[in-house]
Amino acid sequence: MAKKVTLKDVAKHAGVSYQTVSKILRDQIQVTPEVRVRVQQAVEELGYRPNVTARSLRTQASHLIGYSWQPSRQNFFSPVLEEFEQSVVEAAERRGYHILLFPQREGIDSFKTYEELAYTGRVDGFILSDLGYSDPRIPALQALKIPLVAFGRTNCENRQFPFVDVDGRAGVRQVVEHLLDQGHQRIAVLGWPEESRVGTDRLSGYWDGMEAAGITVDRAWVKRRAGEYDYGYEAAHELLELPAKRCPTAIVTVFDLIAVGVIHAVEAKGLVVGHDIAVTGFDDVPMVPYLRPGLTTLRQPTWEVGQRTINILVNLLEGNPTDTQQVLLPPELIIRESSQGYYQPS
Amino acid sequence: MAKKVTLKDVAKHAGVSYQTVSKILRDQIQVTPEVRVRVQQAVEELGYRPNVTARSLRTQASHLIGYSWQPSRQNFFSPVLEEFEQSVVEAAERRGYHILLFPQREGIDSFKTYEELAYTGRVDGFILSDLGYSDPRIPALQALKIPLVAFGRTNCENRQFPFVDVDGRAGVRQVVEHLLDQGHQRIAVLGWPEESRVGTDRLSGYWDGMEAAGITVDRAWVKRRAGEYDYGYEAAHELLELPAKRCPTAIVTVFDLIAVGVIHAVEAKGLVVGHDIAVTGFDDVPMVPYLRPGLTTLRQPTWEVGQRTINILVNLLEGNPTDTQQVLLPPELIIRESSQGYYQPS
DNA sequence: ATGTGTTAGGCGAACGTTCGCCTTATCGTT
DNA sequence: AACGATAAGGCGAACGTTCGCCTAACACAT
Repeated sequence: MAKKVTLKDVAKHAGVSYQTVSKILRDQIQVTPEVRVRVQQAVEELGYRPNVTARSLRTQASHLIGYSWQPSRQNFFSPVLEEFEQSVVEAAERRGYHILLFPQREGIDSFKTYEELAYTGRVDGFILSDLGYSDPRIPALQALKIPLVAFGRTNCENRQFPFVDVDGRAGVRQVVEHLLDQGHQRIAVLGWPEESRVGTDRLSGYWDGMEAAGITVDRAWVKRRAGEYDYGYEAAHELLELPAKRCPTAIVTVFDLIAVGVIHAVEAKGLVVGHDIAVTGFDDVPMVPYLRPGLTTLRQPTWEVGQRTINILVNLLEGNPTDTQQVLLPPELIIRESSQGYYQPS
Repeated sequence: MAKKVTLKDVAKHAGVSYQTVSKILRDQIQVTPEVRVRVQQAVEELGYRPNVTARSLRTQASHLIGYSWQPSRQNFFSPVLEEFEQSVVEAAERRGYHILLFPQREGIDSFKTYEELAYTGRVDGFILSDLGYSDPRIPALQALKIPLVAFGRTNCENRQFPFVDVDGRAGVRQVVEHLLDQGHQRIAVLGWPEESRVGTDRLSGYWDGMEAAGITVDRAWVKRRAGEYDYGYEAAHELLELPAKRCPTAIVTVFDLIAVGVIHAVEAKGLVVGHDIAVTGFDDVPMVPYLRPGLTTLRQPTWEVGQRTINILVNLLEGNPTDTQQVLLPPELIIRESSQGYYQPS
């Protein structure tokens, strides 16, 4: 590192006290134009940059925001989180904050993680994503009185905390209604097990839609299992082997990759997706636009989630009057060929 | 934020001087067992955590590493960088460092970015990715004597700097040799324009392979254009319209998405990928495993790149004797169906 | 008794800021 | 001529550490 230029150096060079330099640079004081110019020149010449560490120590604010999430397994992708991260970084930067990464590796000594999170003074606040049911990070941070905003909800019933989330339930309901509009009646759904909060949320949108339409749901149409591509592939095979009268004409899934598995299974059976059977996904992952046929899916307003999250947090940090602290955003239904064949109900 | 517990609080509670507490906690001093226990109990009871900001100020080391990259456009994916980031974060954490994000938005006031980078004392060193030709960040950081390690090379001829990179040239050469082994002779290549450093690097592997095999390359086989899916789709159409004698039997691309475009174009022409024509990609992006037919491609050892990058940087920061500071890793050839039809040369 | 070495722990200073109070000079007013 | 108000800028202290040096106490050998 280069020899540091400090306030004192600048002050000496400009012939004033270093505290005065500090104040001039932050516009906290009135000085004669002449002095101001002298100081600015000195700053320029010496290439002075304030030392953020010292500033943080003094002001008790690091202007750093911690971001804690669960890194995906290697070579496995979570594009939603990728975009969320981008958005958060961008929004934070615009408000004068930077993002510090705190991956939350599952299993591995989660105690140590809280140590990390607690690390005094390192960050002013936290953004959490990948919330689990009753996520332990929330009480931990709240005990330390560190402000936080979460991407997603959790089931800490008795705890209030600010969050931004996407309304998966409303989204899936919208999908179901779209399929009903197309004439479908026997609609199946591939969900995730109960342990998955988002999975459960999305699945309930299916029930909402079916119930509202007054359709009695065949138990065989509803599957709840962990997995992605393979799950979709296998489950679709099972569904398609149901007797003709019970065989679904549409398959709703809670994740695009499951839908891809379904599509491949459908095609392996010699059926045409979008014509013989409709398939839908969730997330609009980056590979989807390159899929044929195009996959009807729900796109999360990820960018906006990130922006809102940071806004809430920064308002919290800076003590601004903040509007609502719990935001639920609707996903956007993207209709493509996979749900658009002119299907004729039998 | 909760009321801070400082060394002085602990000291008072344990009945020693606060400096002694500091030394005990860092094992810098010998004390009677009795005192040690008293101090540890006080730490426990009060829930003391060292204030990293103060520590940084004193030791002149933040144990923070800046990571600067070019965020992809929205809803556009760069899975390689995603995995790189993960790897970097993980490796850094293991050595006691954290990662601070410094996105480098193109165009937008790049001057301000350097201000940011220069921000005194905030970070101990930098990791750069997405190097451009003669990347301006490198001289900027070197002028400030801030250690850096890059993912990728650049053409700052006269500058030496540590980097880790993937040998795209050797990779593509390997692909070409693989195709030659399959009996292909008329091999086309879809590259990127000269402005792209990686594109140029990868393209040269094509020339290497063809030259070594003694094949005269038809100028029409080599395309250099910016783009991805659409580029592949259009370029493939052009290639397939060449007269039979000059029409390529294999198309090498410098990126998987280009290859996906090619595949779709080939299929649109009624040809069978892997049988009538071979196609290869680069990167093994996450969607590739779900493609049919499977795409032959080159996988970057992204995880290892991240690990090596951090190791070099941390060694630099801590003044450890470091072995080599310029590392070139070979990508791994993944052979799938798209290049495996039994093609019979005409 | 005196000197010498070792051990346990205290103490002052420094890292580079920001903050609040204080001083001095200038000017206008009564 | 004396007073007060305002403007310009200085000064000491503090944020919570770490670091190097110092001291007191004790043990041991002379």
